[in-house]
Amino acid sequence: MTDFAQLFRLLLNEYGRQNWWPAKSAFEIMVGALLVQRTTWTNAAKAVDRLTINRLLHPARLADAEVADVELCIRCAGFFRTKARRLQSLARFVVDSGGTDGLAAWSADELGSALLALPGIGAETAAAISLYAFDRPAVVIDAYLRRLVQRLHATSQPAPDASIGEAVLTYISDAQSLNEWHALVVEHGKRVCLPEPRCGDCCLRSLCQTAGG
DNA sequence: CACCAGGGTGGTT
DNA sequence: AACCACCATGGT
Repeated sequence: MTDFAQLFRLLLNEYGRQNWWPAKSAFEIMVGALLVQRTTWTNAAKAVDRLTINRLLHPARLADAEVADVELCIRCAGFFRTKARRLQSLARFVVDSGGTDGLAAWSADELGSALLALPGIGAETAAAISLYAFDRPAVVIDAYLRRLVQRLHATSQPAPDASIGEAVLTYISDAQSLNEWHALVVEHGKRVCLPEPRCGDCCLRSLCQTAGG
């Protein structure tokens, strides 16, 4: 399996520290993680700004708001009708859990399971929230990481998420490092790994079996 | 105009 | 279990 520690060093050397997640509160990170699904961060950030301006970036106020008001704030983030309802489910969950301070006391397993049970929160979003909002050592497995692993191995079939997660944890296990690791994977992916691979001249070419192609 | 963006869900085979 | 359509706006 890939030496993710070496990958990590190469990416860090190329791009520097990313200092994710840009947010003022744990709740803002949770909201941002849901809004950024299948869209760009700039559009998700605009939606977060609108929620803030309209005093909705707060668990109880978001949970109790009119869904139409939420929809209006987040329209620019796409899938606004479904995301509005999912945001309110998330907000209700936070309120019922004693706020983000209450959630911070939960074990990593309890937190991850509860998040996964919420509508609109799958494995990736649950991991992102666990890692970036609550500093838990979760591996965020997204499209960038899947493609990165696939191209490094030059395999026709993608590796299962579970095996990717285990392999990453073997080399990168603490929350601080996993935080920086995922940010670097995204930054690298946005620049050279999507949609057409340009592995031939990227900073990972020494490890990439598809270099040049 | 086509295609893509830091997914998740429900239905079909 | 592996597909598939769908959700929807904004940028290139």
